[in-house]
Amino acid sequence: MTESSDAYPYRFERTSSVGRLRERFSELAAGVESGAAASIAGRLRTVRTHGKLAFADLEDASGRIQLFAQRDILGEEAMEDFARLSVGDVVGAEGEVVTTRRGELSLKVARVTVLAPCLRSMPEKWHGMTEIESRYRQRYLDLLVNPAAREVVTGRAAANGAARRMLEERGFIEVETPILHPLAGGAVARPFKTHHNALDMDLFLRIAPELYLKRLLIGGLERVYELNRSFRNEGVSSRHNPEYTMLEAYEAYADYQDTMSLVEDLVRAIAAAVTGSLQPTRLGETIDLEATFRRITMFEAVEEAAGVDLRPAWDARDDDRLRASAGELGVDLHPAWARGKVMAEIFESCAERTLLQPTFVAGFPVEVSPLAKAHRSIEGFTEHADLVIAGVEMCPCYSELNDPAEQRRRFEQQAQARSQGDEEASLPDEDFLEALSYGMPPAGGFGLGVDRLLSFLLGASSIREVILFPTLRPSAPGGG
RNA sequence: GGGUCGCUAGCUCAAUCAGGCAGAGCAACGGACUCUUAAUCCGUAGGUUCAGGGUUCGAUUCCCUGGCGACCCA
Repeated sequence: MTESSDAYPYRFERTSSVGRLRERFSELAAGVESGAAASIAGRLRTVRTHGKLAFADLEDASGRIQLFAQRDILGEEAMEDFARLSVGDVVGAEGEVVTTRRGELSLKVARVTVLAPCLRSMPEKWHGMTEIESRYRQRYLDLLVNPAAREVVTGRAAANGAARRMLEERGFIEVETPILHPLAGGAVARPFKTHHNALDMDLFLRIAPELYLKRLLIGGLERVYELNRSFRNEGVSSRHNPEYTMLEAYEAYADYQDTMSLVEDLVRAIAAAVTGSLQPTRLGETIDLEATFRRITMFEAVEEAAGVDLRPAWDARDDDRLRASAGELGVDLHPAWARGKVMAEIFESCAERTLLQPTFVAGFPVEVSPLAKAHRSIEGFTEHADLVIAGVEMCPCYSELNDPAEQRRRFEQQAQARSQGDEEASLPDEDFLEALSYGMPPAGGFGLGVDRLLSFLLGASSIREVILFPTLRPSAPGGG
């Protein structure tokens, strides 16, 4: 056996976790030797040598407990070994559960084994690690020293669990669809491009799983969802990360009204699971997730926020007036944009951020929703509503477009927008059109931005706070 | 893409305004200590002040360029 294998043992037999010890011995009076043997393992967070005594705090996933070493018991050599332990070392400790004279529950150690030494200094013990950049680059240290970082992990797990439970209860089944797409569709966004060598073909990282999930509806699966990672090759901001988690679900024989109701229930279930509160305070206002979510139109939202009624200009098809209004509101427009795109842009830049209470904003123009069904009664609009909470777009809900001829026209419209310089516009997907032509049941669908919802629920200032390893540039040239 | 701010020891921060020996606490290392728990006490060591250039007798400090990040705006 080499020395290095001694320094890094293969396993350690634990008889208990710290949490279980604390539970079991919570009633132990001060200065008691319980007679109970235990063996625990974890990371040393502090070491206090005290001559012929020494103390250390060992932390595992369930909590922290003091180790207590006495030279009389350990002998001189083992005592020296104990005193040489470093803060940060991962150790296994065997001994007797006792309380100190001060009443601190401790493990009086008979033997301590270093399982993995900590070769560097741990972050400072009470200021912790505050620099945001370091926290993202060395998330493992952030997790060790900042309890809030761990809440993000448990919060996300709780959110995923709650979402899965509710959807399973309602008959949805979880599926997995390709991440490598020959054509990036299902959303309006720029994709990442990659290349398959053996097939010698370009592929794109998905911008949304939508078109594959719809193929499953065609295939007879009536309720499907995918808790998916999608990728968008766009700028980063407090609301955008290049890879992000979306929960996309489709329900056959339903429309977007049904979907909105489902999303409402889902948001409540997730909030309850993550923080337990349905009335968090954000941006100085109590956000009420319990009350029925408001449902308004884009026109109403803009009128409320900016005091401008765009309906007359819209109804008169007076694009000059619409654009003039945009100009007055300080909205920058691309000259090639269609009137629907102009309209959506005005909403996004003027009204969206003012909607703090949960609100479904309906009335998306047909030009910006190429995958949603035309509105059943209002021309030029689609059955597409966005859930906005705390001023952030959380979840689009659609009545899904299932008419292949109409879908082809929408793709053509997109192609035209693209040729006029809109790089985000989607490309026609012939394979998807063929699938649609076999008949897709009417369906409602949604795509919940899980990271954004978590940011909101946890009160995070940035989406990067809830993504464990957010995308960052390498810290040094040639590094990373 | 634009604006503002930040980057100093492993970590948390001073020193920068108004140029004059780069410092403290914690961590590390050596020592003392039989009930500590932010242990305490004595001592030691620790620096490419993000990088490069400029101004200056002298630059962490002023100027320029670049890197990385944060916030706001688009």
